[in-house]
Amino acid sequence: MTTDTYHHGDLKNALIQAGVDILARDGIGALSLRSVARKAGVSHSAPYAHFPDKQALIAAISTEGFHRLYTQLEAAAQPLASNPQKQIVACARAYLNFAVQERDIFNIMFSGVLEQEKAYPDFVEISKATSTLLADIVSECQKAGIFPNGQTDLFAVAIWGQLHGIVSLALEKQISHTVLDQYQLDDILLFALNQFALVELT
Amino acid sequence: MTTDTYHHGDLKNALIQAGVDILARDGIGALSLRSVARKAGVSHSAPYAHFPDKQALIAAISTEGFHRLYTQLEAAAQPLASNPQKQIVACARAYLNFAVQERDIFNIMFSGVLEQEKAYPDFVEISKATSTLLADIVSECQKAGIFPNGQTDLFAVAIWGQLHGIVSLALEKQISHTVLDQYQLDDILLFALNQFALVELT
DNA sequence: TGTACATCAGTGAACGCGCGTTCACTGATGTAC
DNA sequence: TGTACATCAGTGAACGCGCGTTCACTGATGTAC
Repeated sequence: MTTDTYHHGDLKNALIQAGVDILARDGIGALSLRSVARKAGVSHSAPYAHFPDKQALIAAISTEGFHRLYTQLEAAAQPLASNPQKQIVACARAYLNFAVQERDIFNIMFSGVLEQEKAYPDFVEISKATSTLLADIVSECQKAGIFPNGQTDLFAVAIWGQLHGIVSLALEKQISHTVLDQYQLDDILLFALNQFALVELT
Repeated sequence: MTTDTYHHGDLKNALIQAGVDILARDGIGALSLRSVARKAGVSHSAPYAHFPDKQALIAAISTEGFHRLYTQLEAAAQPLASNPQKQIVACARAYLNFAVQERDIFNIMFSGVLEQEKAYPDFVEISKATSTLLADIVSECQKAGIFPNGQTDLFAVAIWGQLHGIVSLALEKQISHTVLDQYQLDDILLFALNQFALVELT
């Protein structure tokens, strides 16, 4: 991945990767253009050849985060293509896992750190694709009679919101110990999704 | 509120208030011990008489945020004490309003800016009280036959999660325009809560 | 009522730091002939 | 195949900035006698 040459070859991606690593290891507070350059082993001004400013780097890292989330959701759903009931459960778990394991990427994606999101088409595209992926599965669930029919858009937003809300509250340690002592996060998630479902999800 | 005296009188609260104002006007990025002192009209080292470090100030501002949220939820619920069905709707709207109107306080309360929350008993207390307030109303709704009975804790977390998730996605502009062109946030919220309800909420 | 003094809540200079960004530069690469 | 040169992707010094925090200090307050 690193070469000995003066020209790096793929510095742009290396910087994004470095940003992801910094988030994972040291958290959002440690993310700066300089720290990312340091981690990638280049001078602190090298990133400017690839990103006009810090927001652009954050946009690229968020975009990468959405790509990962998308990939993991897809990987969870694809083997179960004929069974939307299992897909929705698998995706919910994948979403939860991603948030727990890539906490700070998840935060950067969903906590308003990126200020002018519309200015970054790649970000908009993949974040839309992610919500579409979830919406499509919700729609399949409706067709299969797992969820009630009608108002698909509203249903998709409600279910994504449910998923996102429980995950967010969990990351923020807002779920009380009296609940967490009795149930796994996974149980809570399933319980919540089951409120929408006409049949029992497992 | 401000006095001409050397001794301020109530600088601690004035600093918290200043922090709230800065969040409202200039956002999270502008919040620093120095900016807060500036806004309160004292020297930049004055805050250290009241807060040991920056995290303590953030804790105090978050705590104040929770007090406001709590107060607004209570104000929404109290006039409807005999009608939990209306209470839950009123609280959901109050929660949404608070988030929209005090965006950056809401973010600071729920976006992991405060690092060692357990170290701040006041914060823990009011954030618990807030979730308890919601949980109690959910429980009343169950007793009144608005929501199905049983597993009250899970129900409360699921409903809070639903509420929080939709609000968070909305703040992060993650709800697609195709949905937002057709529905108000309020509609989406009601639709989502109605998935839990045995009777129609309005 | 007056005075001495401890205590408290401020001030402002100073520290070191990491940051984002700019700029003149230079080494490597690749293409035209 | 060899050479000249444009282009590209880096370097490193420098800038100004705001920040958190410390410290010796000082002005105001209140209490004991």
